[in-house]
Amino acid sequence: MGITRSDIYTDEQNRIATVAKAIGHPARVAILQHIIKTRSCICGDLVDEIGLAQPTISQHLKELKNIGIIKGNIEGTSVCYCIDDTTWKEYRDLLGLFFESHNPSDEDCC
Amino acid sequence: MGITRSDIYTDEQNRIATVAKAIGHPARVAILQHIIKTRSCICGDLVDEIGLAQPTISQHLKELKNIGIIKGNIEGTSVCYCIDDTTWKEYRDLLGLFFESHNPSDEDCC
DNA sequence: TTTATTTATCGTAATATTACTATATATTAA
DNA sequence: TTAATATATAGTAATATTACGATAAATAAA
Repeated sequence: MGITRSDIYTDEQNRIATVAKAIGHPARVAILQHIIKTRSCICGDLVDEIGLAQPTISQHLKELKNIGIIKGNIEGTSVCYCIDDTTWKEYRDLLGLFFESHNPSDEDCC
Repeated sequence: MGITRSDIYTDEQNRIATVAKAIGHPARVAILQHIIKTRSCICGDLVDEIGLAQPTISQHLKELKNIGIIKGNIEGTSVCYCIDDTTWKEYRDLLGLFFESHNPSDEDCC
C-alpha cells in the first residue's frame, strides 16, 4: 500500500537502505561531489552549479542533513555546508561492509 | 513535477544514484543479504524469509535484476536467483570510489 | 489430461518523491 | 529604518514507489 514496512527488517537493513536512498538521487550525488570538491559551499553555489531551483536544492540539502552526512553552519546571511566527517566514515564503512559481505571471486551458482 | 531531471547530471552521478536507489529499500537489502548467505535461492524462500507478499518480492527482484546486480535462472518451475559477480564488483567499486573521493581525516571546515 | 506448484504480471490504492512558485525569515548593507 | 541578499518553508501538481489481491503463464507431478 505504498508504505515501507521497516518493522520487519533488521536495524542494519534499515540503516543501509536509508543511507542508500539518500544517495539515490543524482542531485544529491552532485551536491555531495561539489561540497567535496570545494571543501564547503553555500546553497546558492549549488543552485548555480546544478541548475535546479533554489527551493529544490534546499529540499535536497535537508534530506542530506537528515541522515547527518552534511552539516550547515550559519555564516551571516548564508549557510556554509560541508561533509560531516564522522557520519561520512560511518556510512562509508556501513556500505563498504555490505559490499564486502559477498565475495565475487566465488564460483557462480546459476 | 515529480520527475528527476537526469539530463543535467553527469553519467557518473546518474549511475551512482541509480545503484544507490536500487539498494535504498530494506526489502531489497534483505533480498541481497539472503542470496549472499544462501549462495542462491528461489522467490518462495524470500517470501518466507522476509514476510512480504509474493508479488511484492517479485517486484523487488525485478528492480534488482534491472540494474543487473542479480540474475535468475529458470530451474523447472522455480527460478534460481544469485548475485551477478561482475556487476557486483562494478557497483562495489563505483560506490567505493565515491566514498573514497572524500578524505574524512582532513580538517573540518564549519 | 488434470492438478499442483512456482513465479510473473495486471490492476489498484496508499503513500512518497521531485520540482516548482510564492512567500516567510533572517541577516547584512545602505 | 529600509532595501538587498540568502535560505527555508508552505503549498501544490506530476510522477514514482510500495504493497496487495487476482490472475496469467509455465513447468512438474499425478
